[in-house]
Amino acid sequence: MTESRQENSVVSVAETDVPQLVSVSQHQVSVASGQVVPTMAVVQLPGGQTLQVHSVIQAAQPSSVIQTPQMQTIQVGSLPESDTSQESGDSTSDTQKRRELLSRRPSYRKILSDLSSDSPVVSKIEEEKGEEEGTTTINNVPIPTPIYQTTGGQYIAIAQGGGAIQIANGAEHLQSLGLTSSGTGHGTPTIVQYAQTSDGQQFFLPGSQVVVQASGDTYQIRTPTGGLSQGVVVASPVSLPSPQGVAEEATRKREMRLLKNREAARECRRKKKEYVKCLENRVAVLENQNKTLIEELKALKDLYCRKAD
DNA sequence: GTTTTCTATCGTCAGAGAAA
DNA sequence: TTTCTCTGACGATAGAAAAC
Repeated sequence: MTESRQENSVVSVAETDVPQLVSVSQHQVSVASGQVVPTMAVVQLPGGQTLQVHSVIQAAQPSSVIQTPQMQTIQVGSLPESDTSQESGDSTSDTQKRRELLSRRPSYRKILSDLSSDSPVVSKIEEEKGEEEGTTTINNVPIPTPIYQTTGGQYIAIAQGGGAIQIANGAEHLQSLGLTSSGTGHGTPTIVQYAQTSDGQQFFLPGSQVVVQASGDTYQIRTPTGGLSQGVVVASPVSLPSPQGVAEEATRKREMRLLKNREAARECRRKKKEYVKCLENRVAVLENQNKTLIEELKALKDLYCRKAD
């Protein structure tokens, strides 16, 4: 019998002629008067299998009342949603599915989207996230200082206000130079041009027309002369390698991660609450149906017994 | 009124799984 | 493979309820 291709097969009472009808053997039905017993009925399936019915959790037609006095029927059906009933077929695919379900944690987001087709929940979440991240980005991320690297391994940082140039060798910050030339630093340069000279290095800052010349330990800032255009190369901006910068970056990343995780945890808890509420509602509904069906079954049993006498 | 217990909520971490 | 997301677990904290 192909009772169910899903794991969540249920047994329900039906009065209509449906393909999968099996009979309840009368003498095996055990319903104590006035109380629910663990095993309501044992159902003989056409394939020779028996099915213990502990509870009826969904009726094919909840409002239907069986009125035929002769033989009652039980329909083996399946729910569209996941359930924990074990009355499933024993195919290998089912076993695999069950194993998957056991090994994987449930995603409340997925479960809820399955339970309710109300997609606005997720979209609302994403909207909220987007809003929050947007504000966070605006508030927390600083405008980066342009950093340039020379072929000599030195780094040059141009301060945003245009007030200073910082020169560093490798990871160590060496010197901060104030710019005395007029109008320097406005309009952040994205490309630095420099020319290598015999006594040091000269760097052209295109926007400000300033040259930094390194000669030994001394640096000078002056306006460029025409003859230095030979051997001009282009250096691309690089990230700040100083330990301070690395630490700051790490801290910033950690804060971002914590913020995101905080939000995720909040969202997860909200989803979990919603999920539990949803389950509680289902329990209430199914308990009602169960009660009704138990009463129906009891009435039918009485009817059947009376007929047999 | 004070102390203790209970409950709910939050932030963080760790780990699994998904996505890039 | 790396990065991101989700969720269980844990501890901290605050407020309510119960016990004294």
